[in-house]
This record gives sequence, structure tokens and C-alpha cells, in this order.
Amino acid sequence: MPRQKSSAKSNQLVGRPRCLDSEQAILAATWRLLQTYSVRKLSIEAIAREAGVGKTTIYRWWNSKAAVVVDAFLAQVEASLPFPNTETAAESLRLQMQQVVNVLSGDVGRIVAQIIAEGQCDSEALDSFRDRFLNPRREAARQVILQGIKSSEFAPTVDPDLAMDILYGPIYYRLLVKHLPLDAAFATALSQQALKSLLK
Amino acid sequence: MPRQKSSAKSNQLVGRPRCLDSEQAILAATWRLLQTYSVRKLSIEAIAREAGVGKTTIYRWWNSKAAVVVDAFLAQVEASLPFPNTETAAESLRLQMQQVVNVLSGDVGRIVAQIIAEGQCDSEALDSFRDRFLNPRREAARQVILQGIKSSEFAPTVDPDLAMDILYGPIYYRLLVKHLPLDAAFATALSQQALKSLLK
DNA sequence: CTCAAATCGAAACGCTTCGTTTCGTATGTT
DNA sequence: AACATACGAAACGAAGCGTTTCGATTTGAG
Repeated sequence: MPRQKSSAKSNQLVGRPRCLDSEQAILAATWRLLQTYSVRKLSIEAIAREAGVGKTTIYRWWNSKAAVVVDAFLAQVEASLPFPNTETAAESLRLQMQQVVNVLSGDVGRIVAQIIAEGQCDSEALDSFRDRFLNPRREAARQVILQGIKSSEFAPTVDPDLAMDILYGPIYYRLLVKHLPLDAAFATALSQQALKSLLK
Repeated sequence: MPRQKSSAKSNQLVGRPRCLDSEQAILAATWRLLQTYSVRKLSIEAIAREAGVGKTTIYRWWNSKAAVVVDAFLAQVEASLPFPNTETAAESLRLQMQQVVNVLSGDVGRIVAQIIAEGQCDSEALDSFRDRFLNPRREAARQVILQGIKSSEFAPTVDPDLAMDILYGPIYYRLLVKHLPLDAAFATALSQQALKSLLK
């Protein structure tokens, strides 16, 4: 069994401790490079150069390029995308969908798409993205939907997981396939139309 | 301006004509390798070896690895995924969604996901996938939806593009993000729930 | 029949990145 | 002081990249 890497805080008692400056420099350099280059064109070597560290330091703490990118991504957007809480569940979801579309239509969206793409042949990266970014946000949405069911705003037969797929799936669909624009008009129309399927 | 490559049939009057055996061998070899390896791990050199051709032959006719993969994919699934036509539009869509989920839950789905992934940093590949695979199928679905509106089965305010995103977006969402299984139960529940948003 | 044109597979080119290893140095605990 | 671990630098062989060169092949045009 391989040793835990990446965000595993070094808890050993002896030896030189991990250099946190290097870790921050690596994540910052990665994010900086992501503004210009695709994840695909990024290389561990380029990150090491940009961060001014040896590439052995990166290989020591991360299993793959995608793992570095996911960490860099989360370090940037961790606190963003708060969940609005208004009077009705439908209104909360509607506002949240607008926010998600707004964020995903920019640089963050491009990087999210590339992380999901990278995840197609790096299951660890996709797992990490889901566990640390997507699922926590789905949990928040789940609570709103459950509240909407409880208050009889939504039909009692609504399955929250399926509902979230109907609400957010089309957004990721457009983000990744790019067959139609991912803009505010789409967010408005989608929230209006998709929420109909949940109403009592 | 670069000469048209890939599926451009050689129409020149003089010179040795394109060897169609080689083309077929390349597409077949690519599809064979795709059963074992990810698109990412495929290399032009490996395809040339497997097909028994020189790699110059591949570089002469295709602009990128992704272009070869898209051609190999289309050569295999071109005729599949026919659109059922039953009495009601809702029933046609329901059956089609079941079929799509069934196909995308297997090897074809894995390869579709990898093509979309590749497309995130190869816009030509994504364009090609959309133009030659996705959009023709969306056109067929559009006709069914329009017919449903005409027959007053669906609300007259329904926008076909948005409707298709709501119906099929969740499928691609699960295909790519893998947060929940892409199975028959999902297809049933999704078609039932999502179609509600279209009814009059 | 000869020539021009375009194809074919094979081989080699220089270049880049990969992931690993080695090395000497630095920085902690015991 | 001894030990353990991290650090950055440098080099490694392997692999694929995209291109070029080569001689042989296969067609149509003159």
C-alpha cells in the first residue's frame, strides 16, 4: 500500500518538516499557469520551474499532475459559491443555479471542465474533485430540496439526487460539450423550466 | 490554408490513389486499442504499429490523435442509436433515453466520455464529435419535440434546445462525473421526472 | 512508353516530457 | 552528536512527438 500523499499533513516526529512555503508556491504557480495553459499542456516540470522548486518535491507529495491541479483549484475556489437561502426552496435553487452558471462560464468553468476531462483517465483525480468540490455542494442543495419537500413546495415523490441531476446536469452538459452557450439567459430559462418538474 | 485532411476523399486526378486498406486498418486498429487503452494513453505510433502502417500515413490524413479516434468511433457507431417512433412524443423520448443510457453505460460510453474529455483541449475534435455524432441525434429529437408541441402534448412555450438539455444533460452529467450510476433505473426515473417539465 | 504526381512503409532526425535516481545540503527531533 | 527526513539540482533511460528523407509503388497524362 502506497503512502498517503498530497494533502496528507506530515505528522512524523523526526526529520526535517515539510516546507510549507514550497507547497504554497507550487499551488500558486499551478493556478497562475492555469490562466494561460490548459491542464493538458501543463507539465510537472513547468510547475516546478514556475514555483522555483525541484520537481522531486512535487513528485514526493502528489501522485499526478491532476492531483496538483485539483489542490490548486480547491485552494482558490474553496470559499466561493456560497448557497443563498431565501424564503422558498425554488427561489434558493434558482439563485444558486444563476451563480453556478455565472462562475462556470468563466475561467473557473474552463478549469472545472479540464479537471473533469483529466478525470476520465485518472479516477483518483475525479474522485478527489467529486469528494472535495462537487459533493459538498450537492449536500447543500439536497438540504434545500428536502426543505422544499417538507414545506410541500415540491412533490413528496421528488428524489433529491435525481432532482439535482435535472437542475445541474444541463449546466455541466453545456460546459463540457459546448453545443450551446452557457450564459445568463440559459440559467434563467433552465431554472424556470427544470424546476417545473419538481413542483407539486 | 492547410489542405483538408481526414475524411477528405482524395479527388486528385493523377498520382497513386489513397490506399483504402490502410485507412480501414488504421480505424480498426484504433477501435481495437480503445477497448484496452484510454484515448490518453493511445499514441499515433502505437496505432501505426497495431495497424501495420507507417505513421507518416496517419499524419498525412489526420490532424491529431483525437481526429483518428473520432473517425474510428463514428465508423463503429454510425448506424446505431436509431430513433424510435411511437404514438406519443413523450413515449418516443422515453424509449430513446433508455436506449441512450443503455449504450452510454458500456464501452461506447467510456469512449464518448474520453472524446469529450479530449475535446476540452482540442476544439477541432469536440466540434467534429458534435457535428457528426451529437447534433444529428439532437435534430432527430428536436423533430419529436416539435411534433409533441404541435399535437398539444407538450406546452407551446417549450424550447426544444432547452428541453433536450434537460432530458439528456443529466445523462452526460453522470457519464462524465460518475457521481451516481448510469443504469436503467436512472433512465426510467429521469425520463419520468424530466418529461414532466414539458407537459402542458 | 515515358514522365509526373501522389501514395506507401521504413527509418532516422532533434526535441520534449516523463518518472526515477543520485547527490550534497538543510532543518528538525531525540 | 546522531538520526531522520525534506530540500533543490542534476542527470538518467524510455517514450512519444511531429518532421524529414528515402526508395518503391501505383495511378493518369502526354
